[in-house]
Amino acid sequence: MRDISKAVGISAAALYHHFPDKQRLYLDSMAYVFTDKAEGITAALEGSGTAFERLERFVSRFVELMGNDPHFRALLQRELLDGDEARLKLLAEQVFIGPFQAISALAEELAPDCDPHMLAISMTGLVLFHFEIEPMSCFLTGGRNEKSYRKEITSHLTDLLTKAFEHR
Amino acid sequence: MRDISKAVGISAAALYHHFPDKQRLYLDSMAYVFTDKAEGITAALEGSGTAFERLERFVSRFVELMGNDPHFRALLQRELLDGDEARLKLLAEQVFIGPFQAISALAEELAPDCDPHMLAISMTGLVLFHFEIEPMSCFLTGGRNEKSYRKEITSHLTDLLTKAFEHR
DNA sequence: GTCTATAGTTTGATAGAC
DNA sequence: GTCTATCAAACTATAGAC
Repeated sequence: MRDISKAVGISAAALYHHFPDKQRLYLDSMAYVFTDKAEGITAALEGSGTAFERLERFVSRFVELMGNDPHFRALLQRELLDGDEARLKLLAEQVFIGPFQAISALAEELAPDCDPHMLAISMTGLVLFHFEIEPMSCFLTGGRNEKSYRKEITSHLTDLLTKAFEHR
Repeated sequence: MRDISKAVGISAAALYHHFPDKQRLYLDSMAYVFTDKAEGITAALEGSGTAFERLERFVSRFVELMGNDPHFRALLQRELLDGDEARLKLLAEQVFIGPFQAISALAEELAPDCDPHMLAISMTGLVLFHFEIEPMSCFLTGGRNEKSYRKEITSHLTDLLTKAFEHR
């Protein structure tokens, strides 16, 4: 609370005029930060083009979102790890239900013989984990750390998923 | 520290006779918990059988490990999120470098045209994320929560990855 | 090796003046 | 609405007796 008060330029006590307690401030801030965050993802999925084109657009835009907004990504990771039911519910309904339904719909198009929810989770995890593991990856891959990392992730995942679906 | 002291049945002060500070206790505990944790994974990858059989065995055993040891999984998630360089290095060298090399080797066998490190991260993330998202999944998929969830994950991922590799 | 007691911080939250 | 001052609790860590 003291850190926040410094960041916004008022005293810690004054924060309690605007929010009843820390929990409420945290929840309201989350809701604010996450608002419209996933809009671009849903748009990428629901636009025109073949299923494979939409898949490629989804991967590309999702990688971009995660790469451009490390706070969003870290906050998501923290909620998945520590979030209580209220916070997870908020996050799901405020941010993820829209894109998740859209991904599931695409998944069903690409692989009708597959559980679409399960496949949607797989597709999401594929993108997210490449960012989650980034701080450790230098100790695993031997220290290489290219400039064009995001584009490599995008093309790798697009290739992998395309290959997984093209013979169905 | 007080919680730990209660759990092991000595006073908080006595802990400082065995460990110089909290950081060291945490680091040593991590090293202890993670020791041999990934042994089964490496064994599954390096055993006999075709590449596809080893892939299936890897997925199955990794899903089992994550499902049977929620503490291991949560600790891994926390380190990826909050771990400083020392802790991430320990985790990488103590736990992950072995299995990661083995997964990379299998990846190269399955898809020689692919960056094996990148593919190894994808394969790992596919398994892990299904567990990471579990506390939120009831708000996304509509509340279903089957008993045989682990087997479904395993067969789904095996199918997905097999399809991705079988036409190369 | 373990204890009690406590130092020195930091935390979330409140009281009351302006 | 914002401030200063402060409380009560919890924290990591240490001192010193046994």
